Parts: sequence; structure tokens; C-alpha cells
Amino acid sequence: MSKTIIIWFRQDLRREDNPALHSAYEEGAKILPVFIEDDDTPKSWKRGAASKWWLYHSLQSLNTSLSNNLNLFTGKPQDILPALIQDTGADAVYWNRCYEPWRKERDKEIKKALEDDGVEVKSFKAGLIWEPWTISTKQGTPYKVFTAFYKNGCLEAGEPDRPLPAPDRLTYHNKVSSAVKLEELGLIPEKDWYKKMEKHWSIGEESAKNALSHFIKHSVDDYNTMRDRPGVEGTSKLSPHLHFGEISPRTAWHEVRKHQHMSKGSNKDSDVFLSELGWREFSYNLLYHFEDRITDKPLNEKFKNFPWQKNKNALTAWKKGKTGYPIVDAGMRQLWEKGWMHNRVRMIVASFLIKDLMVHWAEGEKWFWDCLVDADLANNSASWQWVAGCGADAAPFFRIFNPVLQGEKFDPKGEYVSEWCPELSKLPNKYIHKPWEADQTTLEKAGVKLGDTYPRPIVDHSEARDEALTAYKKLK
DNA sequence: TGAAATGTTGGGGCG
DNA sequence: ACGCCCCAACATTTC
Repeated sequence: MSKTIIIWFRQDLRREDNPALHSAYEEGAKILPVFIEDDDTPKSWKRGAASKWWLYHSLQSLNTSLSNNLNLFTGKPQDILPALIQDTGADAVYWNRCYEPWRKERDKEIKKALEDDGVEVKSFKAGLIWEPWTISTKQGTPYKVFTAFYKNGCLEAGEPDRPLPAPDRLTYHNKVSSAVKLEELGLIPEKDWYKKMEKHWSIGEESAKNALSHFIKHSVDDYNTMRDRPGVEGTSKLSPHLHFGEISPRTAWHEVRKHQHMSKGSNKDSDVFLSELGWREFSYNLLYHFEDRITDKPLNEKFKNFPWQKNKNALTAWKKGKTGYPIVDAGMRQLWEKGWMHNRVRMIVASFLIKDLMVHWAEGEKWFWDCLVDADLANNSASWQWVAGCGADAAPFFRIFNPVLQGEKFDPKGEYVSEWCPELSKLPNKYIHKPWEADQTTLEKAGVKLGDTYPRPIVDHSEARDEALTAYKKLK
């Protein structure tokens, strides 16, 4: 009689390059695929609304590719898994590792409890290319500077492992009767705000592969410059697929490498994309080594005394995309509608919230957490601290983005602003990033009434900048 | 993966 | 022809 192995899916919702699944398949075992929507996540980091919506579809897609054999549960894995083993007589549980602090701890306990009961447990690397404990400085300390981490740490560790093929013809254990329906996971909200997101995304493993090949075919060789143009298709848009593990970072890495070997041109641009995968690894490295100072406390303790403003009205205006700065508002509206924001604009809106409005970066972090389909603890936390200047290898605080100049530089034709702030779309390029400077005739011609159809700036950037710098200077 | 302030240079207007 | 000033253009420094 063949062995039955529970494959506990978490953030690895794919068949290809799935080491846990692959290993069970190679053993010729009967597979019992399981996903548990756990309720033991700390309150602040419960799945956000957009993230839930994505997960719903990703699970649906995974279930299809597992020939409807995915068993869904809600509750605590530490209760559900042993019960499941009791029910099915499964011999082993395999999973791919997660790196959130609370999951790490919990998984360790589950492993011990199961092993004490004579159940075999194996965990695998699937979500990262270089796991944090394998990369350290010559002194044995964790890297805190990206370039050193990536060049001397990651790249010196050698070419990443090749991705594993998807197993064909899996043998499944019978579906478990206690499993619940996808609808019962509580992932789809009552209000149907997500309808508008549906047209922006195609979810699941196959879509993730398509997104990657589309990116490699059309954008990767102009990545270095075009990735900064929010009005243009220049980025990979892989982030949600990577977060849920619909595609592995190793696959992305090696597909780009393959392209590099076959293409005649320079690899400069595609190398920049690979280094972005490196930034993802760096974020996980920080989360792993500095977990208590990553998600809401500043890594740089000097910032504990920063005079953050509880500016509720400003925060609301920011969230709604009504700050009066077109590039900021366009970004915030894109986030709301699409569950995603272009990376260049993420930096601009974050700089604006933190430095122009002097609102604590954790407020922005929370809002992104709820709105982003790619909400990811490591990336979101590290990136907010990066902009705030209090993270590892962070942008210095005094590097304050000017929303007008950023708009003019990276959205020179106003395409991005026009798409997300259509009320401004008839303004000439010269004024589309600063409508308050346009004369009355120009405004009327474009159908813009400041303070009515579009807000006036809620702060004066130049004054706000001075105030932020003054506050920063007082820190010691 | 900035922007503003400050410094330097050099051409051209002009007495 | 010369010195002086103005100011763009560019470079450097500072936040």
C-alpha cells in the first residue's frame, strides 16, 4: 500500500517548481492537497480585502489544476492537521516554508507535535531563492546593505537551483468529507467593490507564467528606463503572483537568464530586473533577522522620536486620492481600483504621506496592506521603512520627492494622470502635474474647477518640505 | 531609486 | 578694447 502525504499549501499555489509536491510525487505517494485559511495571524496582519479576493481566485485555479482535489479548511492548522491525519491515516505532511515570524514559530511547533505522534514532516524551500540563514557577511552577521547582500552574498553563492518540473499524473487520496467549500473561507466580501478589479487581472499559475513570458518578450530589455514610467507597460506585474507563489522566484530568474543567453543585446536591463528579485530576497532577509523592528517599529531607533502628525484629514485625503497633487492622487486611485500601484508611484505617494504630510509610515503600510493584491509582509514593511529613511540601506530622510517634478519626469505626457484622474485629462501637459498654476482660461477650457472638480493642493510642497527637514534635523 | 541651495564659469550686453 | 554685471548652464554641496 502506498504512502499518503498531505501537501499543505500556503504561499506556493502552484504545481511547477513546488518542491514539497514534487518530492511526494517522486515517492509515488498518494497526495492529499490541503489549504487552511488560518485564523491565528496577528490582528494587524490578517489578510487584507484585496489579498483575500486574489486568494479566492488563486485557490480556485489551483483546485482546477489539481483535478478538484484540493481540500479547504478554516481554523488553526495545529488542530486541523492532526485531525486530518486521524481521519485519513496519512503518513506524512510536506510543506514549503513560510517566513512570517508567527508562521515560522507555529510551523516549528506543528512539526514537533506531529513528529512526536510518529508522523513524518518535511519542509522545503520554494518561496525564496536564497533563504536568509544561508546568506551572511564574513563576520557571520546579517547583511544590512542591499548591494553587499546581493553581490557578495547572493550572487557569490552561485547560480540559483533550477526550477522543478510540474509533476504529471498525480495520484490523489480521496477528498476529505470535512473539507469546506471555497465560498466558506470568507474571502469574498459582501460589497462587490472587487468587480472592477476583475478586469485588471488574470489569476493563477498559468496566468503567472503568461505574465512572465509577456514581460520577457516585451519589456525586460528596456526595463531600466521603462520601469519608471507609470503610464507605460514597463514592469513585470509579477508581484501578486510571486506573493501567492503562483510562480516561483527561481522560475522568474531562470526564464530571464534563458532570455539573456539567447538574446544578442546587452543584459544590462534584464540584470536590473534580476536585482529586483534580489530586493525581494533582501526584504525577507531583513524580516527574518530583524523581525521585531520591521513591521511597525523603526529599524533605525533614532526615528522613535520623530514628531509624526496625527493628521486624520490629510490621511483620508491621501487614501482617497484627493491631495491635489495629480501624480499622488492618480497612484492612490490606481491602488484602490486595481489593488496595485506602479512602483515609481508607490515611492512618490509614500514620500508624500511621510514627508509632506508627516504622517507615520505605519499608517501607509497598513493602508497598502489592506488594498494591495500583492500585500506581502516582508516587502511592504521593508519598503515603507526604506522610503521613511528609517530602514536598512534606506533612502536618506532628506531625499524628499517633489510630486510635480516626479510627475513631469516620469509621466511627461500625463498619460498616467489622465487615466486615473480623468477630470484632468484635458489639461495641457504643461499643467497636468500642477493644475493650480494654470490660468483661468486654460482651466476652463479643460473643464477643471479647482476646489470643485479637482482639489487644490492640501499642503504647499515647499513649506511642507521645510517643516519635515526641520523636524528631521532635531532628531538625535 | 532627489531636490534645492550654493558655487563656478563663460558669453554677451553695455558703459 | 576693457571691465563690470547679469545670468544661464553646469557642477558641487547640503539637506
